[in-house]
Amino acid sequence: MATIVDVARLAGVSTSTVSHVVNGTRHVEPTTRERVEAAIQATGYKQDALARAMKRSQSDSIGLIVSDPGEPAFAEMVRGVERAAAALGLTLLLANSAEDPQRELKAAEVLLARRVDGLILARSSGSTDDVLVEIERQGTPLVLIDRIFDLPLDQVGVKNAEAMKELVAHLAGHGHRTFGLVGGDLQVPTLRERYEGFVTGLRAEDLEVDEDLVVLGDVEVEKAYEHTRAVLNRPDRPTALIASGTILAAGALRAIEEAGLRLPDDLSFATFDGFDYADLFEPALTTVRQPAFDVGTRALQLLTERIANPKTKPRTIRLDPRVEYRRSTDGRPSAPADLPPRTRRVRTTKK
Amino acid sequence: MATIVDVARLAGVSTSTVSHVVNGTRHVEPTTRERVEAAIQATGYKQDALARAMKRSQSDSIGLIVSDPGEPAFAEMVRGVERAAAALGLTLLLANSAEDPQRELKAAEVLLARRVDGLILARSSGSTDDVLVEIERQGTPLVLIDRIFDLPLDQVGVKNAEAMKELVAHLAGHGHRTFGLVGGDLQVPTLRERYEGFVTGLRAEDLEVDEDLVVLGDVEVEKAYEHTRAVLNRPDRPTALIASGTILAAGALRAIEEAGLRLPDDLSFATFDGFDYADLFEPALTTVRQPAFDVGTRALQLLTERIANPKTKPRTIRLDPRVEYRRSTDGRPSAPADLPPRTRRVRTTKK
DNA sequence: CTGAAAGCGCTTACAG
DNA sequence: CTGAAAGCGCTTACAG
Repeated sequence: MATIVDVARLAGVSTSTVSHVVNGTRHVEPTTRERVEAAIQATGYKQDALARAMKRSQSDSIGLIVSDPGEPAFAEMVRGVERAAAALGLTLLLANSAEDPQRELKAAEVLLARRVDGLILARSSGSTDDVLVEIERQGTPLVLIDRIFDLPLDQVGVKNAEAMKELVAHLAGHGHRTFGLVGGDLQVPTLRERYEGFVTGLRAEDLEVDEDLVVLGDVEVEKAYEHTRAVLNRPDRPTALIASGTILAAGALRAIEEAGLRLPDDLSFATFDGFDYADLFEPALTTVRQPAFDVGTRALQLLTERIANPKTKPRTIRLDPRVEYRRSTDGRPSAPADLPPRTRRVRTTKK
Repeated sequence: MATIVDVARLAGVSTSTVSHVVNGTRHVEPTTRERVEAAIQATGYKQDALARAMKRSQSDSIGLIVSDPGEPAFAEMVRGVERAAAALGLTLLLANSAEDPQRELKAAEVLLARRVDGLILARSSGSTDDVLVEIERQGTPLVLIDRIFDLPLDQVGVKNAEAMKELVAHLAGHGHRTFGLVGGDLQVPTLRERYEGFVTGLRAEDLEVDEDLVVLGDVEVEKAYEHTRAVLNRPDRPTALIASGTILAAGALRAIEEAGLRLPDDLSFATFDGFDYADLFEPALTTVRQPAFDVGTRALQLLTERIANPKTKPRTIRLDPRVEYRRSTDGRPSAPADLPPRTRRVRTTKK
């Protein structure tokens, strides 16, 4: 690999001049410049970004830690961050915490050791303050995404409670009075906010939450399936059911099918995040879609602003999710008594 | 930020000793070691990975360029690579070519400039040899994933042709004789291989490809929708239809619904890659699922092997996709004459 | 068992 | 308009 010294020697100039030609950082006589450029061609010289970063104490890279790039919403955030970063000439270092606080801390340390200019973090559910302390200690600019905390930090998320309230109001407008929720782990801020939106949404309709119809706990398909099944087997089962996330919805849908309930005739169903191509499901599922790509791009924007001006006051941005109404919530409430005898055979009718 | 010099001074030792304590690269007297460790604690010293990389000419990082992290299969490959890389203490630099050869080349240059120890690349469809030449010129180890070429390089993909043949044989076993394919862009090796598997699969059944029932071209939902619609409106329309990828399937499914065809009674349908939670579709879709996570981990394995031993002969690994049979291919062929009058209203029956 | 010193490939005041 | 030189924070032969 040719270095700047090789180029300088071949062109008969100093390394300063080569550096300035490469970076365009000061005027160079056209004839000199040409010699340098020829030498660069001849040697196949490429700037070493690492050496440059070290000298400048600026790496032109940013780190991104997500808790699960498997979920479509996170995949979209990653895309958003990558796109915005590439547009600014920033390289993206990606790490995955897999919802494990240990791996999260480790990932942060690795990225900090690489002297990223800034860090974007979707905290894992068990995340302790260790990570934040470590990042703070190094003075590396940080933006939290998706899961928003009551902390003086830059954060980008969505209006979870508001979207859930809207969903509840919509369903109540269809006459529903008995609501179920597959809510997941309330330690996770997004899920807690959705839960709170559920509660306030019901209150706004003069309804109370029936704890027996609310499924909480680990975000796992199996668990969601089992607990939802129990809820649907109750005599006072809900006529409207909402899932707070993709995985929870997957479990709930299995329980619904097994219970022999037709959507939307026997049960109205909606979910947050949902599935790619949710319109291809039968029936099409009403889904709260978050602008995940935008969350990513906005996060990078906040980050670069903070890098440029570390004194700015921390900002928390909440983007608007979009509620996509589809057939799964078209039904009116039906009393459990109306149910056909339990069977795994179900008929549905497409629009 | 404390440096190794600060630590050495505080501990009253040389920087050599600090370095060796930190990296465990030579014996250090316990008492000396303790002093050093105390100094590290006191100063909050963290090794600078960039400076270390520069000195060692090894960055402990690898670059990954994918053509579209939006597609579930690619997202899984990214996860696989990340997991395997983290396990080896390698940092992952991620770039997205967005199927654009220009961005692909640019991304490669950026990653090479950061002196990644190796590169994993899913080439974009219009990818020219420029990228490969550039990477070759820098002598950076490379592994191609997903899209496999006839080149002496390390590559990891799946057995596309074989899986397609199996699918065709399965459908032929159900009595189908008229096959349609939504095949996409044959410039893309994966899609070309699936097309070839389609052709040889039909030949094995003494059937010929009917060009009129094969939809080729850009991988876009709209295009796939329009062209599939035309195919389904033909009097000699296929009784079995296969899509070569997720996006193509999405378009095809819309055309199927619009044509008022019931799956699997009026038409058998299967797709490569397919959708997350494909079992929740109505009817559940027969899907060729590729082991995308494994493609990622194997690619990283090949890469580290080549980094360790650059002389090894290039290897191309083909993993086995799994054909997941579901209800969408349960039907027997029905003559177009059996069709109900065209209508957008369709009835389907769940299992 | 440990240290002095060279050097990885750059950038950038400083000087002319 | 350009160059000589210091220095970013490390690692690692070399020497003792």
